Amino acid sequence: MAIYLSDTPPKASPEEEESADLRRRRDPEATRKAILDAAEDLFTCHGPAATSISQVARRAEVTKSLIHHHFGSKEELWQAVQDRHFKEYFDLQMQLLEQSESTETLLEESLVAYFRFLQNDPKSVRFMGWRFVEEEDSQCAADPEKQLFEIGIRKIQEAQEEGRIRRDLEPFFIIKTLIALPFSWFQSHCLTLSMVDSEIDGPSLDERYLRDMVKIFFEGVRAPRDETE
Amino acid sequence: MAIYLSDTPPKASPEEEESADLRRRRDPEATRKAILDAAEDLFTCHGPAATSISQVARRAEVTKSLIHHHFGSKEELWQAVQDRHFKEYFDLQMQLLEQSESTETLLEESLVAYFRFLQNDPKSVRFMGWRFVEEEDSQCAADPEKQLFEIGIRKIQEAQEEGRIRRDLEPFFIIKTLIALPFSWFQSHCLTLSMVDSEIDGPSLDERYLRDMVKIFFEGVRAPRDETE
DNA sequence: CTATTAACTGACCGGTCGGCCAATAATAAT
DNA sequence: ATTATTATTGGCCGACCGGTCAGTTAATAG
Repeated sequence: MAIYLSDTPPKASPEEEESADLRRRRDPEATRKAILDAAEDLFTCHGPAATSISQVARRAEVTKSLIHHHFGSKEELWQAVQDRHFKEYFDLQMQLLEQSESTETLLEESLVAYFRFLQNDPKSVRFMGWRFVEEEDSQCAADPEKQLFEIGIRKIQEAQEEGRIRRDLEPFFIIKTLIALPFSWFQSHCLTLSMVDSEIDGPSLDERYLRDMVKIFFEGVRAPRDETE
Repeated sequence: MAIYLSDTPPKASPEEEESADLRRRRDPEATRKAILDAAEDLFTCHGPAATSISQVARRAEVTKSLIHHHFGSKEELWQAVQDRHFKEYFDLQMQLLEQSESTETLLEESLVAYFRFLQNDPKSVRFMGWRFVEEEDSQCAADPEKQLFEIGIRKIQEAQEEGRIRRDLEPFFIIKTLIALPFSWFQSHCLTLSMVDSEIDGPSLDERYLRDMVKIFFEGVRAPRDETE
């Protein structure tokens, strides 16, 4: 509805102490954000095909036309939602990767860090899930994604030259497996929970998987002590 | 359209030599199959939400009403498609798992076999993909799926008791990682291809990943030779 | 041959979809 | 103060959605 000053006094109800400033009479920035937030929730939950812009409009408390005004088509809105999400995602990952020291335990720390990240941000798992089921010919990696991989590859190469990581593994594949192990776990998390007898609580299950996953990955990737070469 | 014998002669065009027998004037079995085939294609490609039963009807060359007659609602059709697919999937996996001898190299063979299976059946990857993005509260594992896991767990326990596999790993998690490594690869296959410089051809990329993946997984899971316990 | 059942068709329903448009109101520019 | 701009609204459009229904036709049981 959003009747601005027709019937209601300007700062009528005192319960909206903060919205008085934040939700100014017209605030296109805040409007765009409200739309993106609502769209992100609905898109990640039900998928782009099953989400109508009418639903987004209702959730964001704006008009359907306003969404078209700000974002054009539904396709563009979905793209905008993805862009914002992946920007945050890549920025964070880049930051985590760059601030990590190239210590002996770089890989383990990265593996655990990625696990923790997905654990605390299930939305990212769902986002990637929708990306994977996109039309196959429209799937292409973004530039930040490639940069992320390149940095990771470089770090692994250094570690390989210093003899901390087996040299007979291609860095790209090491990263792929490093990502796959935590991601697959959380992608099938609901299925997993419905499969294991619920004699044990959830969080401890995560921890036990993390422990074994690290063992499998790390001892497989680490250069053997008695390396002949 | 499917005008049976109104205008066209019974076995009019001689080019349909096989459909003369298979597509009898009325063949509910064949009709159901045609609908399921068309639906499976469209559902796996575009997802259940973006697929209309009108499209399915067009592709299967039947009437929309006929689909409702045979399957009820769209939801039930999607369920029928999933049931058929997962039945084939689980039957095959069960067969592969049971016929595998409990040799020294059981795990490696299973890992490679699953990789090859997904490589030759991309549809299964997409099917699981849609399953993962389902509404979270409707995700629950089927009985055959649980059975598959139980058999795998038993085999791994035997191998652990015989000392061929590390005892400090939970069998369930070993299976989870065994599945995750090939699956994640093919799930992000398009993204991967768009990321690597196309200096190298596709198939060899798969082979190189397989090689490194086996190394990482196997040498991490295998019991160390100098096991103290 | 007849009656019953079931496969199958075409027309139609209310509802929702994405998107467009003219009108209006708040803001920014002059 | 006047103008230009743009954020915002409600109404409207044709298309398509999933689903129903009455009727027709083929297979089948008696």
